[in-house]
Order: sequence, then C-alpha cells, then structure tokens
Amino acid sequence: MPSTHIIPTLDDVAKAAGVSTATVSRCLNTSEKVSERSRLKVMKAVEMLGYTPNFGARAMAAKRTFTIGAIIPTMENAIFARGLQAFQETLYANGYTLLVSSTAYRPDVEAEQIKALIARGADGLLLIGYERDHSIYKYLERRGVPTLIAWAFAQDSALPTIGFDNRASMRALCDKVLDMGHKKIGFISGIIAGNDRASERLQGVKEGMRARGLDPNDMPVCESTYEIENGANAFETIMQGAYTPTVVMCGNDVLAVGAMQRAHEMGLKVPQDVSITGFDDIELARIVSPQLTTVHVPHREMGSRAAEELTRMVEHVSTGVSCQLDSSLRLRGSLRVLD
Amino acid sequence: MPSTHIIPTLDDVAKAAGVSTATVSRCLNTSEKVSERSRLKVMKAVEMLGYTPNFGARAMAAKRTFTIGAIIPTMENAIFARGLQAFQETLYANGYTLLVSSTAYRPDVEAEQIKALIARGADGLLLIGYERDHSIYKYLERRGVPTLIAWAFAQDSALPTIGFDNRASMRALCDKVLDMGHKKIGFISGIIAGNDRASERLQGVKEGMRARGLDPNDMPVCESTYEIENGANAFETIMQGAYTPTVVMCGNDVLAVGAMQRAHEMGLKVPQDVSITGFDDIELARIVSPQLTTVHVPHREMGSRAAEELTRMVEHVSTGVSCQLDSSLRLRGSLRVLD
DNA sequence: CGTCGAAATGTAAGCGCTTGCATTGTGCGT
DNA sequence: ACGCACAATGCAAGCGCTTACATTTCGACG
Repeated sequence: MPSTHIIPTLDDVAKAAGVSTATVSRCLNTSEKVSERSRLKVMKAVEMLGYTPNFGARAMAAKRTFTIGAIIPTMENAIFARGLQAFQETLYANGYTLLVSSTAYRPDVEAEQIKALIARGADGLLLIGYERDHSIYKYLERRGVPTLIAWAFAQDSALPTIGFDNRASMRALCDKVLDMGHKKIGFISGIIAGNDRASERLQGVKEGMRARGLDPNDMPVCESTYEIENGANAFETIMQGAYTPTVVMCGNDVLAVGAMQRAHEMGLKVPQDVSITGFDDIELARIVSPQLTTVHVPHREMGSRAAEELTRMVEHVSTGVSCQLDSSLRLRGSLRVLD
Repeated sequence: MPSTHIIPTLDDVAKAAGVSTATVSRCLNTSEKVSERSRLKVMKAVEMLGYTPNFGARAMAAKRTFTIGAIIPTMENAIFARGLQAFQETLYANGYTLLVSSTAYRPDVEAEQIKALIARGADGLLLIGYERDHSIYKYLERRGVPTLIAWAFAQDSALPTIGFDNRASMRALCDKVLDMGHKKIGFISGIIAGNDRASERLQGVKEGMRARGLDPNDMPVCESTYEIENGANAFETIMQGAYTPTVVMCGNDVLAVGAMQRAHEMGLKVPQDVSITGFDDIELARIVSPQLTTVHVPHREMGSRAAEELTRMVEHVSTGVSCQLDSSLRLRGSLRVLD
C-alpha cells in the first residue's frame, strides 16, 4: 500500500515562493529579518502546500527544541494535575511546549523516560521528588540538561528544588490532630521505597507523636499504592488490628477517600466513630462527605514558579535556585475533637 | 555560561567500539544482523559513554518514529483517563510510544496540536469525536498520516471510528428515566458547538421524550463546560426556572457531581427531591453519595482496540475499520422511581 | 550620480542518524 | 585446498532544517 503523499519540505516552499531555503527558514523563525514582500510570498506558499516544518530536522540543526519534559509518577489521579496544568500554562506563555510522561512510581521506568525525553531534545526537565539513583543525576549532569525538582524541598539537593516541606506539613497536621485529643493514630502511607514525599510525611507524624511523648512504634502503619480501592483495604486492615485508632491519617487524599468509603461500608461513621485526614487537598477532598481534613499544597504556584525558573535555567540566565513554599491546613468535617 | 558537555553521538560510540557507524546503528536497531562479538563491544561503548540516540536524527533518517499521537479535549477530569491509559498500554506492548496533548475543547488549538504532533513525526493519530473542520481532514489526508477517531461511532465517517453510539446510549438512559415515572426532565449539557458527543447525547434525550409524546422543547437545557462548579451553577439555574424538573440528566458525570453538590447546598435531597443522572461512569460516580446513576462506557476496551487498529493502520496491514462498542446503564441511588 | 553601509538574500556546510550497495570474512562441500 | 554462498561489516548518500558567511540590493547622502 505505497501511498505517494506529497510531504512538502522547506525546499518545496522555497521553490514555490521563488526564494532560497534560508529566506523561508528566516521567515518562519525570525520573521523580522525578512522583507515584507518575501514574507508574503513565503506565507502564501506555506499555506498552499500545507507545509509543516519537520521538528526533528529543526531540532538537529538548531540544537534547540523549545520543549520541556516533565516526568511524574502518575497521571491516574489528580495529585499532579493542577500543578502540572499551571506548569504548562506558564511554559506556554514563555514559548515552550510541555511533554509529559509518567512512571507508575517505578524508578526504572523513570530512568527510561528521562532518556527518552532527552533523546527527543528536551531543553529542560522537571522531576518529582529528589530520591533517585545517583547514576541518573550523573547522566543528567553529563548531558548538561537543566533539571528542576518539584513537589519537594531539600536544602542540600544537588539539583534545585521547588516545593514544600512534606515532613513539616504533615507534622503540623499531626499536631492539630493531637491537639484535638486524639491519642491513637493509624497511618496509611503511600509506598515509601523510592518516594521521599511518602517517607517524609510518615516521619512528620512520628515526629509529632514523639514530641507529645507518644511512641510512634505503637502506631499501625499500612503502605498502599495511591488508589482508592487500596486505601480502602488498608483502612480495613488497620481497623481490624488489635490497636483501634480514633483517627486514621493518610499519606494523601486518594487514600483517605478510600478509607472513608470503606469506613462507610464497615458501618463506621466519619467522624463520629473514626476521624480521617488526607494530604494534597485535591478536588476530591471537597466532594466526599463529610469533607476531608487535609493539607493544602500550593499546587498552582509551585507549577508556575517551576516553569519560570526552569526557563531561566534553559536560557542560561540562572543556574537554578531552590524555593520553599508554604502549605496550610484545611480543617473540615472528617476530623473531630475527641471528647 | 557555555558549558562544554560531551554529548556522545553514534560516531563516538563507533570509534570507541572500533567499528563503523553502520554497525552501531544495526546493533541498536536490528541486533540480529550483528555478530555477538561486535554487539558486546558496542554495548560496552554505549554504556561507557552514556549514549542516547538522538531521536530527531533517527526519525529523519528512518522516516519512522514509533510514536503515536493522541489529542484529547482535556486532561483535567477523568473522562478520558481510563481509555487513554488502556490505549497507551496496548501501544506500549506493540512497541510504540504515546504522545498526548489536550485542546481545552478548542478547535483552533486542536488544529495546532495536530500539526505539532505531525511535525514531531507521529506515525499515527488518535482523535476524539468526528466533528471538526473539513480542512483538517484534508490536511490529514494529504500528509497521509493514519488517523483513528475514538469516543464516537459514525458509520459514514471519512476516518475510521471506534466507540459507542452516544445518542442511543443516552436514549436508553432516558427511556429508563421515563419508565420510572419522570415526566419533567432538565438537562445539563456540555458545550455543544464542535462537540458531537455532547450534541448526540442531548439528541438522545429529546428522542426519548418524543417517543413518549413529550415535547422536548419544554425541557430546560443548560450548556456548561465540564467542570464541577459549572455543573453546580447550571443545576441552580435550571431549578430556579419556572419549570421544575423531577430529574436532571447531565451530559457527563462531572456535571452531575456538580449538580449533586449544589442540590445539597440548596437543601434539596437526592433522590428524594430531585433525581440526577450522569454519563461516562468515571470513578467519581461511585464516590459521591448517593452513588450516581449513569451510562457505563467501555473505556478500556475502546482504548486498547483503538491502539490495535491504529498500529495496524500505521503498519499498513489495515486501512482502518470502524468498530461499534456497547454501553450499558448503571442504575444507582441518585435516580429514584417517581411515586 | 557615485559611494557606502545596512538590509535582504543566497550558498553551502553541517546536525546525528539509517540503509542500499559494495566489500570483506566465514564455514562448508567437494 | 578451492570456490561458493551467505553472514558481517563498511562506505557514503541522503533525511529537512538552521546559520555563518558571502553576495547582492537598496536607499540615503554628498
């Protein structure tokens, strides 16, 4: 089925317009360097032929793609959606295109995606969290691709980070929970291996407990992937243990919603029988009833700042400066004061 | 800040391995045509140099990228998430990479994205719905890029379609609603202009009403973008009109959830005071309470079938065959029998 | 009108890869 | 030991674009 489609090239346009390829190229890129007369001729030819520049060729010749890559753990729930949206909007405003891929939280997939994005000529990269194999950082360094880390903040990171302090944020929530009289906490965590956000959040709770003289080792902790169903299962596991918490804190909102659902199915009223908290404050948190107490994260601000800084890095006006943002608590119906 | 990073090329690898560039290339692509001995040498060199092939150059030389592009209206809600996930999984299994971009339901943005994806060398394209400007179809045809349309089914489409009958599906739900004794329906639709799914769904309801001798013109219809908040506003608008429906049917689940929320805020009990229905059966539908009555769509099957067919088209073993899938009703708590 | 500088354009050398074709190496039958 | 078929490799021509540099054009000014 060898179809002979005419895929017009720069040459074709040049011929049709009666100018050289250089003029066409200039017209398409730096149109101010071209006379109005030839600009018109060229535009007409482009239109007529249905010409679209070949990105690969362009990238190869210009050594620049105006593309930024972002690699996130998952697209399946909304955790990264809002931040990424802001990231892309800001990028777009600066003349860049965003390419996104996801890793399903698998480090090996992430490594692969990084290479793929670099192969595609990404001028810069956005990564989530700082915890990854050293070889990846070495590779990034050697290729000289500007890279920024978001959704986490670490003073001593090799790469610039922009985000919030996951541990302190969860600690603040934990303090609040304890203030409200809770003494028995259960915790549903995301998978900790290779995920600094998850482990920092767990640490935050433990830290809070210790500060009140409670032993974190008493706390039942259940690790679960970030899916509603699994959050539900984790909740059940915890509640069926010998140690019955009065509050189940969750590593993120998705898990918390799962927990709420299962609580309902088990005949437990939230918050009368058990309180539940989340993290992230995604849309879901206000859709469930009772609404979810959680930690609000400045997703949009983080996304757009990341975009600004990364473009600066790509354009060599900055070598990358870290930036810490604040989170805040959202106290809602799913958490109650213990009598 | 001119950093001199060594970005290794095929040439460097060839030199380091002591073979020709052709051998390295073959080793990386068709490794069966290379002796074990040189394969090892090459691999070692690749490893040592941290080589990653330049995608643009490769695409240009091979005229093939093993990349498929998908352009969807939005990533912000989960409507397309599950189907796209299946699409990408199947693609991946067939050795292809997926590139996704979204249009915010704007035809002009879609046209731009199509060109961008083609410029990036997409071997094939997945588009949502069939309603778009003729010039786009012409462009696609001229470039000879295999394109498949999903989330809709149309016998007479120029391009192969894979999906379900939006009108018949909504009609089935409407029939059910009428069976349950409802006579006064309100409808919250997605924006209809340029969106065949939205308009077909509305038609489905009108069709159902006519079949029972009801006048569709009596029905209050409110168009809204697919956001929870806007669905809520639309609900309020409809309920404050002179004509008070006993059921509000929605063009999709997101709108329906918004409607439910506002109903709650307005002190209306669902389904006692008003019934609400959705469309799509996304996860959200079972998270809200009462759970949402909706139309279940075989997202995953649609996605993976689309991937299969599109790869066949790209590999020239099919010119594209359409495929109609079935939807089904999910009757849940948000819809009640009218006394 | 001739001159000169700036603006506009053209020429052509790559960018890093694949692949058809030519060449070399290998193992086998006789 | 010789020749043959075939596997393995190398050579080099592009793929479509950008851009440094060379050349032409043009208008302004003396």
